[in-house]
Amino acid sequence: MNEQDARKHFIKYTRSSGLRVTPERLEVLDCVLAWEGHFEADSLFLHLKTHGSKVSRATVYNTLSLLHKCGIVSRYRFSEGYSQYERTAGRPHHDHMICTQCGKIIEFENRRVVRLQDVLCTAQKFKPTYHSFQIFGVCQTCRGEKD
Amino acid sequence: MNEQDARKHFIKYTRSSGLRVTPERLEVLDCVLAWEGHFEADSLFLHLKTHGSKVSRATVYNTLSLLHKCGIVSRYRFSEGYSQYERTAGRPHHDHMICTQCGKIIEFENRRVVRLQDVLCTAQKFKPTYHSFQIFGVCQTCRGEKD
DNA sequence: CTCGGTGCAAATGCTTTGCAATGTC
DNA sequence: GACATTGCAAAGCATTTGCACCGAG
Repeated sequence: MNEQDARKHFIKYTRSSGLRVTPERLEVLDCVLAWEGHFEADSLFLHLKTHGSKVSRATVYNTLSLLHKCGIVSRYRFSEGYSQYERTAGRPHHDHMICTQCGKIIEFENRRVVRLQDVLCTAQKFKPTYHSFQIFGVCQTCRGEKD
Repeated sequence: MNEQDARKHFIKYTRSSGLRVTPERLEVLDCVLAWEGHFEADSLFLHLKTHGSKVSRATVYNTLSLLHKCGIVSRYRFSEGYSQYERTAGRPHHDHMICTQCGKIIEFENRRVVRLQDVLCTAQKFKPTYHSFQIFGVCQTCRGEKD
């Protein structure tokens, strides 16, 4: 799903849910689609604010939740206290390694994870919707190793 | 690690960290070790309170954090807003499937998960400390299926 | 026109903290 | 005895909500 598709998908999803497509929601959507990497709700809000947008914090949270529901962003809870988001549209599925020293996030593709998930869920007669696989540890840089 | 070992380990860890072994901390520890399954900090606090303990909420949170640091309890964030804990001592490592309809938690052993983690981390030159693998979906009962 | 959306600020709910009294080491 | 810990209530923090005005459909 590219940026254009994501926009169309969002509009379609919103309308078909009996919700309204407002300029504020589109502002948030565009900001999300342009954002590389992970971000927090408040960073997005501040970015919009410092770029002249009048969108309120409440609307940012509301819209992120909507974007999450329609699959355009993923939501994570790597650390205590706050959520991190990332655009899903136009990117392959993946999971994360989080360095507990510097906070760096390494992404890894999850074909094998999905395969394992399928095996595990079949065994438990559980119908999976999505998963969250996070590996915490120390990255190469923080260990100060050459290789 | 059984219950006795856990107690010893906790006392040793606490002392060697320059912290003090207080009756309140031991009360929380004992309650945790006796608790089957997952629990929230506040449930533990209320349980202690209704059983005559004078331990405060602050101490419960403080001690759970300490128990987490020394590896006696695991801490999860399955849903928004609050943490869930479970005793680690004396139990095999495992991961979780969470039913998004009824909240039921299914545990599954994670030998394969650990193996996969090792392969992935080697590829990224990342030194894993621990992982969190959660599968969200719908359980058999909620799907209303016989098998 | 009708409702859902918006901004604002106040509220929420879990968790942490400040402080004076207490008790461990 | 020194100083970490305790209980209490108040503060913090990310997120949500109530309400009066606004505007999409």
